[in-house]
Amino acid sequence: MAKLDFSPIADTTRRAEIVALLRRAILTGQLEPGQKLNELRISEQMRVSRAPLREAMRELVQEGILTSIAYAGTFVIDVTAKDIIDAYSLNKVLDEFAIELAWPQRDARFFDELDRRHEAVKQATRAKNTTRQIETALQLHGLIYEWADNSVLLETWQRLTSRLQMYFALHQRARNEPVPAEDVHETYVALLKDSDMRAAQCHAREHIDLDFEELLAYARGLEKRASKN
Amino acid sequence: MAKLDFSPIADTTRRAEIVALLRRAILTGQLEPGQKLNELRISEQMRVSRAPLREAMRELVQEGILTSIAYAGTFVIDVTAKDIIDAYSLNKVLDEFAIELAWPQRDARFFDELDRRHEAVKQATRAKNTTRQIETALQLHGLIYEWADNSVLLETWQRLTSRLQMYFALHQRARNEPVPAEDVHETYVALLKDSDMRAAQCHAREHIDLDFEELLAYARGLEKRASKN
DNA sequence: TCTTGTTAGATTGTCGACAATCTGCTTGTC
DNA sequence: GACAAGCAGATTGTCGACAATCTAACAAGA
Repeated sequence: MAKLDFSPIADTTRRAEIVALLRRAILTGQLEPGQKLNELRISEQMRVSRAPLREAMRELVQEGILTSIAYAGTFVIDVTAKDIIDAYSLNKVLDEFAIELAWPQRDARFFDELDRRHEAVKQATRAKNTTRQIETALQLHGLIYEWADNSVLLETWQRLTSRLQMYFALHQRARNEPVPAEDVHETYVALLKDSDMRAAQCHAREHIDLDFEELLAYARGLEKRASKN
Repeated sequence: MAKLDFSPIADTTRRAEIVALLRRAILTGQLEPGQKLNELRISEQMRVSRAPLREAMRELVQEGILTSIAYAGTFVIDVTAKDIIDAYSLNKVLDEFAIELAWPQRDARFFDELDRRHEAVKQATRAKNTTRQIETALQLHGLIYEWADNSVLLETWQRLTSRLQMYFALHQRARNEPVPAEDVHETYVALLKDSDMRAAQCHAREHIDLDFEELLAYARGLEKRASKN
């Protein structure tokens, strides 16, 4: 028997496609925080009935990027400065743990994939495609989680990533400036290739690139605007 | 204005009740791992239509205790030794982080609640109600997460707890022995009341009570049985 | 005997319609 | 004018029926 491993077939249900569409719309900021999702309107736009749409929305509620109130509606989650801080502080802890687990698992395939994803970020940066830049940067970071060989940890990180992607997208949208041209992931990639695990963990803990400081400033801005209302 | 804080009203939709029912059935082991959930049968038993049932199942899939394959069905997740180990190792990391965050927040209300929940565990133990014992023990542990004031962390822990509760329930069912009579949480509670945070974290990291060792032995048993098939 | 095509039954996915609930406006009363 | 009651209109929650898909049993052919 030939040793050829096929990837699983796409589960082509309307529901799955709706989930993907909605998630993308939320994570890129096309659907803004707090915005209400009108079931009838969306189902008509997508040319599907409300049943699969509602099931899709239920999934995204559990995924943490939608929130639902009975008989009132389903809304994109609100983003507060505290949410961003909370997500980031947890992310740091998880990163440290993931590095610890992934460290002995690093192999040739790991380094290849590391370079590949790093390259993807650089390409998106050159193309000034901010959405793609955020996406690829998070995929780069996700590598240590994929190599950590802990399914619960990976799942947890993927949930967290949804939010982080949303936060960054909002941040980018808000300041609508050209994206930083230089590459901020060099150190991270280099440390993961090196032999000093502690150093890699410290880098993750203290200076997760993806300029967190700016994101926080944006978050604080949100707070102020909210307190005025 | 009187300073009286009301608890939120129950969101009485069939969906929410179905979620609660199913979750309970899964977490107590009434629905066994790998078992398929027949929509028509369940909807008839519960006297509801398939729509809210399906939405409920979609939520539980995202919650991680059900898994779904398109056009094939929805199943209770399988439990492997690795799953248990993964969940536990992550739990340790999160516990340490939660203690760190909750530590400065401890106040009179915290200690009261700590004693209250500890008492609930002891009561369930005396009553030899194993299901309730597991439930209360996890609630006791959840206190530090509730006091950590980090919504993402709390959410993450609640997801993890679902699984842990299921694992313990299965474990208890498998060995169907009377439950340990003596109280294993004394040290944990005492350390949380003390002033040495590091000690509390070490206790959490090294010896989370809820006899992990036994659970692991059970998990390994599962592995062996699985490999025979 | 093994493989491949066919078919019937069961189960999941989707649809359109109806019921329950909320919201905002109007109306009437003081 | 202020306030409560009641009435549309819109929106969410639920239902029963139909369509798409899978599974397993069976038949046909090599």
